[in-house]
Amino acid sequence: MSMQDTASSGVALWRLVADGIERGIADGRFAAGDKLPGEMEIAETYRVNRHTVRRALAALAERGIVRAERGSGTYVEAQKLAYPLRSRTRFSEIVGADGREPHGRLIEASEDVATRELAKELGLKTGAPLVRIEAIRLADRTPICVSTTWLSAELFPGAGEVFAATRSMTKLLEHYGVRDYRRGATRITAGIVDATDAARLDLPLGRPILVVDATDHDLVGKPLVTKHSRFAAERVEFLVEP
Amino acid sequence: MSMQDTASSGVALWRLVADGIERGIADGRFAAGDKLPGEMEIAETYRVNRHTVRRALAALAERGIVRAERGSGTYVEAQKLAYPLRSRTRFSEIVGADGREPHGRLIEASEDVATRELAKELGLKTGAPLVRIEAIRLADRTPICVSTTWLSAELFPGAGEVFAATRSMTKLLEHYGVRDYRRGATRITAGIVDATDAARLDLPLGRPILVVDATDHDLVGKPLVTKHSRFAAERVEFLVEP
DNA sequence: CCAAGTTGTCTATGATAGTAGACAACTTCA
DNA sequence: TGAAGTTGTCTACTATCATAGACAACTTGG
Repeated sequence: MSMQDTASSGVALWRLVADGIERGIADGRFAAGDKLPGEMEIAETYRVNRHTVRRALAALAERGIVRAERGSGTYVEAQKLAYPLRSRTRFSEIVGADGREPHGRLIEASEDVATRELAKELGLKTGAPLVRIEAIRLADRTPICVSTTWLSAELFPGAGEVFAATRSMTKLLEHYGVRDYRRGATRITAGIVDATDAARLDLPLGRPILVVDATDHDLVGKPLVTKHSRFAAERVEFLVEP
Repeated sequence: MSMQDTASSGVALWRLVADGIERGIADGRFAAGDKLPGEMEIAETYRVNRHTVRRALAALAERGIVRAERGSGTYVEAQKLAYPLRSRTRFSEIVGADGREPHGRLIEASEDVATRELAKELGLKTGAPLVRIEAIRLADRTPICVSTTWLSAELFPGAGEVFAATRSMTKLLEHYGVRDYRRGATRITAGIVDATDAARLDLPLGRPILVVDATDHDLVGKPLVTKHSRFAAERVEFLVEP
């Protein structure tokens, strides 16, 4: 590999090495606690200077994914959160099942009006008043995802304040008398984090994110809320059950 | 935005701009055929030099996502493939439903032995003989995903040759008398494409990919094949039905 | 036709990425 | 204890990234 080989992809060489190692950890090629190959060996496999490898490892170390021990080697630290995509999915339950402490925090709540697409998802008319809630969810102290949630301002007046107090979408819906709800059709794609989300997720720029668009319905199929969520890809894996 | 602000994320500034525009297209902020804002305006919104914006647009143009018209503006070209993740999912049907021509191609077939994890997925013993099939799937002439597929070499002798001839996993299984099958538990995550897959998917280095691990079962639940697929995130979106 | 607004091309300059080599500091193991 | 192998630090050089300004070529709408 070399700067010419990248064909000017716009990613630094050390980033490619770091991503390669990280994927090796995600794949299970390197398990938690394992010792990585030496810097020289990594440099040879990626056909890259040792200093470039060091830069890659430094970036991974800063994110807590590996840990370097002088004279000995560099060791793997990390683990992903398993996130089942069932129709009845609650963030707090998933995180709790992983033995971690779930948290939610309101970033911002504001009034908004429905675009044509939002209106269609929520079964409202274009231009209908909405509440827009920007929130972040964490496991222990690690940010997992940021979500933009839209609800009808007529059905859920003051939803922003309620969310700020309860810090939970489930409790917010309970407050309005919704006892149970189900996830509807869900779109999943991947992208690169933007500057705003990078800061909120405590993620370096350029990292991959999983983008999930979903609408929750009550038990008779009436749309309640529609969400646009961005997950730090390196901290989570989705499980789709058949 | 500036080179200092990126905090050395390892991605070039023009890449961040290109990714931002691309995400705007994916989100529907810019629809197919729309005119993008002028280079000067984009430069202002990203707080970046116009030359940097030009570089970003040039990269998008080379990938066929936008088209620049001198004196007039820059216009959007692209569309994503909607990929439903139902338990009975066939690539050719999905692509056909999108009005495009599905293709498959064998990259490589080889003998392999089951690691502990592969053995567990396939209900075999560690070290059992496997056939490993590396294949690529395309819609029209656009590569959509590369998959590594493992099957028991005892249950499916010569599977590599059969796949090379039929170019379809469904037809391969039919050849061995499997009339129907279902997708089992599926893990989805995101990452950055590596050099090998980048070449196969005709993607620039550093682009995001959707990584899908799944095992297909016959109708009584016996594991048939297990797959590790990498999708070009910019060309596909997964739909999970409730 | 003209003015305003667009993309295309050129030159120039400072900051950063990547390569290269040498050596120090430390750990492991025989 | 000593040799081999590891990570840490320093200097130096080249290519690329990003910015900056100026102007050409072209399209659109009045």
